[in-house]
Order: sequence, then C-alpha cells, then structure tokens
Amino acid sequence: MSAPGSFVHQYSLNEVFASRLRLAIFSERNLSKRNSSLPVTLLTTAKPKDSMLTGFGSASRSGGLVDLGHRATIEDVAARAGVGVGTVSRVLNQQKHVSRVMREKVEVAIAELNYRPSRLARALSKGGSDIVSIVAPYITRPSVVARIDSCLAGLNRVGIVASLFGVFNRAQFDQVIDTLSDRHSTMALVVVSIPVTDAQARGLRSANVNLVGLDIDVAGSDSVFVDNIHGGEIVGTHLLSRGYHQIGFIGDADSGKFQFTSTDARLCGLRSALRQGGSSLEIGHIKLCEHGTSQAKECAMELLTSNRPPDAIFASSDTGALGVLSAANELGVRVPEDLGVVGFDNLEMAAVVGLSSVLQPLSLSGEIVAERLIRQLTQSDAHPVHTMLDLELVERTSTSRVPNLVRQLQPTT
Amino acid sequence: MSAPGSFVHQYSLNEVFASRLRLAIFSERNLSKRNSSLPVTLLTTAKPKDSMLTGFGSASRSGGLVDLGHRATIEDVAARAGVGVGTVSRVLNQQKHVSRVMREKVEVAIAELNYRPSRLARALSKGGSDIVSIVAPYITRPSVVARIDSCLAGLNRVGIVASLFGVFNRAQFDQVIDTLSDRHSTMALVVVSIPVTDAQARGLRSANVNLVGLDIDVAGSDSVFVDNIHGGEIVGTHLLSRGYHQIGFIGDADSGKFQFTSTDARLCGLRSALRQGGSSLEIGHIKLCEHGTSQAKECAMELLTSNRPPDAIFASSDTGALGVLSAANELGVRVPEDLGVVGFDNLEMAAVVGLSSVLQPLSLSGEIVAERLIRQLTQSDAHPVHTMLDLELVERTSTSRVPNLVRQLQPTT
DNA sequence: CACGTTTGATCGTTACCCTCG
DNA sequence: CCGAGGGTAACGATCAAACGT
Repeated sequence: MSAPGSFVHQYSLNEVFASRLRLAIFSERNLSKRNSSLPVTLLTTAKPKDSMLTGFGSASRSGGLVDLGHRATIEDVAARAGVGVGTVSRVLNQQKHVSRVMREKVEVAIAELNYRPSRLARALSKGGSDIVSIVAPYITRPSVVARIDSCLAGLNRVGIVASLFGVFNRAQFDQVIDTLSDRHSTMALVVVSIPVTDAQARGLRSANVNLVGLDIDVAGSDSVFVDNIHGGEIVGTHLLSRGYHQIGFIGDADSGKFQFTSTDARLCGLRSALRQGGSSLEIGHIKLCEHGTSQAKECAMELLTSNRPPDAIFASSDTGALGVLSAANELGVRVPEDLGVVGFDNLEMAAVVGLSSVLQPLSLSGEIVAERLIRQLTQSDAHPVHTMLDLELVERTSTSRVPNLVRQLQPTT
Repeated sequence: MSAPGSFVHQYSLNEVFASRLRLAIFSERNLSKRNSSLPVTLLTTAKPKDSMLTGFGSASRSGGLVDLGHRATIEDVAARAGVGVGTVSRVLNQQKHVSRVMREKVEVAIAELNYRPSRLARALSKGGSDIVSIVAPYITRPSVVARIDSCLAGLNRVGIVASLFGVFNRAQFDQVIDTLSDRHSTMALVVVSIPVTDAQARGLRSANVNLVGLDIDVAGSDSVFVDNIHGGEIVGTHLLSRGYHQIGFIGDADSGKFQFTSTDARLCGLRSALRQGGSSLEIGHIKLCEHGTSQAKECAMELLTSNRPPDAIFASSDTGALGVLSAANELGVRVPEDLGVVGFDNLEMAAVVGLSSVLQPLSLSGEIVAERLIRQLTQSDAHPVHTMLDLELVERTSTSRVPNLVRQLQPTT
C-alpha cells in the first residue's frame, strides 16, 4: 500500500508553495483585518478531518464499486481484469487486436474500480495534451464574455471543454503564454483581444499548439476580428447625417496595459469620417478614461459642462455610453434633441435604454473561432484564414431627432 | 534527434480526436452554411506552413539563446551544464546540497536554452499539480464574473494563475468535477454557485484537491455564501413599508438545470415577510423565466397588463429588473408612483437607472474565497470555515414614492 | 502467418540511494 | 561521517516490438 505516502505529498507540495506565498501572509492579514469591520459572520468552524486523512473506510459505498483507497490506475485495472496494461490501453483507445471477451473483462474492471485514465500521464506519453485553452483580459466586460461564452458553447457542442485564463496585464499574459508554450500543456489556444507577438506565435507553433485569434489578427494563424476604423467611420457619418457637428469622443485609456488598439482605431475612423464630412474633432472633445460606466459619466460631465459642449458623444463602448446618458439625464440635457449618443457593441442593455450602437457580432465571432479551431484539429493541412466581420450601426432613439421614431425600442438582434 | 518524430504526434493526436469529432462535421457544415448568408468577409487564405513543420532554422534568433529544435528538457540542461539531472532538479527546487559553482552553471544553461520545466511531468512525478481551478456556470452574468474576477485577482496577488471552466449544465459540471478528481489535475478547486454532491466532495478530497464553495455551502469544506432567504425578506419588508401591497415576483426558471436554489430561497423569504406583514403573494403574481432582461420584460408585460396588476415587482436579479423598468416605461406605468421595482445584486447599472437593489458583496466574496484557498494551501491543518455574508438593501428611486426624486433615464415621451 | 497478449522503452520530473572526496 | 553530486527507480499512461498460440 503506497497510499499513506501519497498523502504526505500534499504537505511537501504546500511547503514548496509556501515560499512563493510569503506575500500572502500580509495580504491575508490585511484582508482579515478589513473583514472585521465588514458584514461578515462566521457560522461554524467544526468538522473533524480524520476522514480526510484516511479516505479508506467503508469499501463499497455505492453499487458494486471497489475502493482501493486511491484512484485506480491502469495497472489496477489490468490486475483486476487479469490482463496486461497494454491490453487495457488498447481497450481505452478503441484499438484493434482485442478479443471480445477480454474487452468485456476490462470494461467490467474499469467500471468496478471507477477508473479514469490520467490525462496528465496520457499527455506526457503522447507528447501532447487534449486541452483547449482560452486566454482573455477583462472577463468582467460583457463584450469579452459574450465572445468567450459563444466560443465555449461552440467547442462544447463537439465535446471539448476549454479552460479559460483571465489575465490582468501584459506581464501575466506573457507568463501564461510562456507556460502554454509547452507541447504538454495545451492542444490549442484562443487568444482574445490581446496582440500576440511574433515570438510568442512562433513559440506556440513549435510546441504544436494551434493558435486562433479572437478580436485580434494574428499573422500566420486563424483569426476573427472586426474593422474598428470602419466602425468609427460609420458612427461619424451617421452623426453628421443627423445634423450633429460638435462631436465628442470618450474612449478607454487602458490601451497601454495590454496594447489594445480598438479605441485608437475607432477614434481614427471617427476623425476620418468627420474630415470627409467637412467637420473635425476638437482636441478638447476627446476624453480617455478607465473602462466603466461611472468613469465615462465623469468624462461626459466634464464635456457637457465645458464652455463648448459637444452636441453628440461617441463612447467606444455601450458601458461608457450608459454613463453618458446618465450624465445627460442628471444635467437636464435632452437626448437626442440636445445631445446625440452612440455606443459600441450593441449589448442587450442598449436596446432597453434606446441607445444607438455599433453592432459587432460578438457571439458569431466566438462561434467562428470555435469552428476554425475544430477544423484545425481535424484537418492538419488547413491553411490559416483571417476572417473580418462587418460592423453595422443600430439606430435607436439616442440619435434620432425625429420624435415619432422614439417608440422604436425593439432592436434587430 | 527525435524532433521530426515529435511533429508526427500532432497528427496522430488529431486522429484520435477525429473519432470524438464526428458530430463536428455536421455542426461545422451548418455553421459555414449559415455564414454564407451573414456579413462575413474572407480576407486572405495564404501562408505556407513549411516553417511550422521544420521549426529548426535560424539557430539563434535572439541574444545568446540556443535552439535545439524542440523545447529543452531537464536532460538538455544537465548535458549543457555538464552535470546530472538530479542536480538540475535540485537547483530548480531550491534544494540543498548544491554548490554555488554548480548552481550558477546550471542557471546559465537554463537561461541559454530558455528551459522551462514541464508542469505535467512535474505533477506526474510529485503526485499532485500546482494548478488552481475554478468551475462556474453562466460566465456571461455580471454577478458571476464579478465574483470570479475578484477571486482571480486575490489569487493573482500571490502569483497563482487559476484556470476557469465555464459549464453549461449539470452533466458538464459533473464531467469537469470527475476530470478534476484526479490527484494530478489540480491542487485546489473553487466551485461557484453549483451545489456539490457529497460524493463529489469525497472524490475531490481523496484526490487531495482543496475545495472551496463560492456562493454555495459545501459540507466539510470552506465556503462563502449569502442568506438568500433573508434577502427575500428584506425586500418584502421594504416594499410593505413603502405602501406597496400587491407584490409580484420574477425569478429565474432555469434552477433545475444546475439545481440552483437562490431564486427559490428569495421567493421563500419574500413570502415569509409578506405573511408577517399581513399580506400575501398571489400565485398569478409569480413568474419564472429564463434569466435575462428581455425575458423578464415579457413577464413584466404580462403581469402589468393582467386584470390584477401588482403595484410592485421584485426581480431576483438586476438584469431582470431592468426588463421590468423597460416594460413599465413602455406601458406608461410610472415608477415608483404606480409600480415599485426592486432588483438583486446591486450591479453598477442599478445606480445609473435608480434601481433599488439588494447588495450582495460580490467581489468581497471572491476575495474571501481566494484568502481561504491560500490559507488552505499554506496551512495543511486548517479547519473548514463557512462564511456567510450579510445582505443589505440599497434604496433608490425605483421604490421611492416621492415624485420629484423620480429620474427617468429611459427614452420616454 | 494471422491474432491476441505481454513486455519493455519512452515521455520529463522528482525522490531516493549510492558513491566519492 | 558529512556534504556534493551521479545514477536510477518511480509517476501513469502509450506504443512498438516480441511473443505465444
């Protein structure tokens, strides 16, 4: 019985970790100090943990299951079925050269022991894992999770469960990519919104990791993205056509953190459309702030209370546009009469509050990525495809100066 | 050189996968069929993939890096440093019995080869991995991602990068838990909102996986959650105190999918508060629908256009409450004069639209879970702690009957 | 020579047991 | 006899080659 030893591993592993966790002691203390002044109630602190340490007792808890005290290995199965491990492996991998009798014997043993092959050992042996990973920033943002969710759903449809890494900055992103650039770690990788360097792409390729870009273009790999410059142009053209001329812009300032390009691109497009329309964008009418409703609201407040307030504001996200609407409402500025407002992403909430917004096919983008990924995994000779999705302005009341159109609340999803 | 062979692995691996992907062919075809009628533009379909197959070329791309053609192993490092693998391992794990000279030699070799130990091989050898996993449903919901995000942030602070599994139903959840119930797969696991069965908890424990419940209570494990019944009570009491008596309820109907309990609990609390206040909840005033703004809006429409419309509606989420507000607005029902509206979660958007809502400390819950987890990993003798966080009603205009406080953000006439 | 089965090498690390100064 | 380092079984699987019938 090697089980007792296996429990010791837990401790040694923790000790290894302890060195990396020295920081934790502090943040932990701070946290618990904070907690004491917060609405936290400790209910119980009980439970003996003997059962955790033994784990043996009551051999057959349910059905005909046999409890070995540790997770069954292929060897346990082989022993119980009275065959060699190779035979079990062949059964597992649906290979030939296994007689009906043996196969059944093995299957019975597998069921009895509740055996599951270790993905780790399998990956190590095969020289590649069967895991699909997704790396994404800002998983709290609706536009990001909408993409991820539909991508997950698409992968799920064929039985793939992907694991998601949410990163907070470039350094962390780089670290995750580095970890994943290992033939054993992952079979495929979807990177959302964060630009991938050539070196990183090369590293992944040489580790046989299939890379797909979602909301970014990656040279030499599949990718699905939109033309943000064009998105800005659409907005500019639309606002001009509605008779707005003093256009303001509120965008995300955190571009440097991940080297995002979407805000810049949209601003660039807006500028170009205004220029073409004989208008222009005043420096004072451009505000950059952290992504968020309240942050955008502040910016809008500044713009609207300035000497030369704009008569329309383009927020580079619906989340921000909501802040603009809120600011206008608070200041008594009428939308759309005194102020036109346009957002980006066309989230569900845009329809609810009557916000004009640029529709980018978020869930479609995720689906296509899933599709591309599946194709890469099935067809090894697939060439990289760069897919650009079109953008489209969904016009609602926030830019409509015609009163009788105000009732138009239902969008074209 | 074993490199050429390693590339072949890719293909064989794909073939193994192909059998599981038979379904994919169909969904793929369907998808691409659909695409043809959608705004999709294919830009390029080029790029030779020779470089992918060789991976050797240009030996030293940057600095003094040496390219072996394959990811360096501990053996490569040992060879280059002129030592045995054991020594390299000792250096890597900060162990004793390594002289200064040797350590430096090894470190140089590691740098030159850009060597990273394989987590897989390490986990297999040590009998346990150093990965932290999170399993959660509905990652598109703000309340869920808010929790996850703060938990990730807390873990990140001490250098832990967790991987997140988004699941779509019970079966998938069970599958993920089963996969993770392997001593090699993960060191710790956070389960969000989905009830964990005793058998699952036992399985995880016997695999030495530290389990923490977030938004659920797990017997025998750390967990952080709220008292949803009390949440319902708070709302009921508040509405009664504002003079609302015909209370309606709109909740999520998908409870069965994951066996969620929060909607039921909140309804139960609401009922009990009304009963105590001498009122009651009419059967016809209870609506259950899929989670979402538009779905809740439909339910609200039905309620408000019925023979006996309620004078207040409690939606079990802010997302739903937004739909209620939208419905009221569309029907010309004044909020809060004719209709009181209360939501749950107190998302940022609640403040923007003046929605009264029950504040549950979403990000705090994630932080505490991170803290508990770190404690478990550092102190092996920690007892399980069940933490219940308090709820609190944030009162805004949607339940305030003083007319001049009413703010109307929606595009009303 | 088919077919079924066992055996041993391999994947990259760690842990343990040696052997030297 | 101790401290520094070298070999070599594990870990749990896959796969090819050898082996009986």
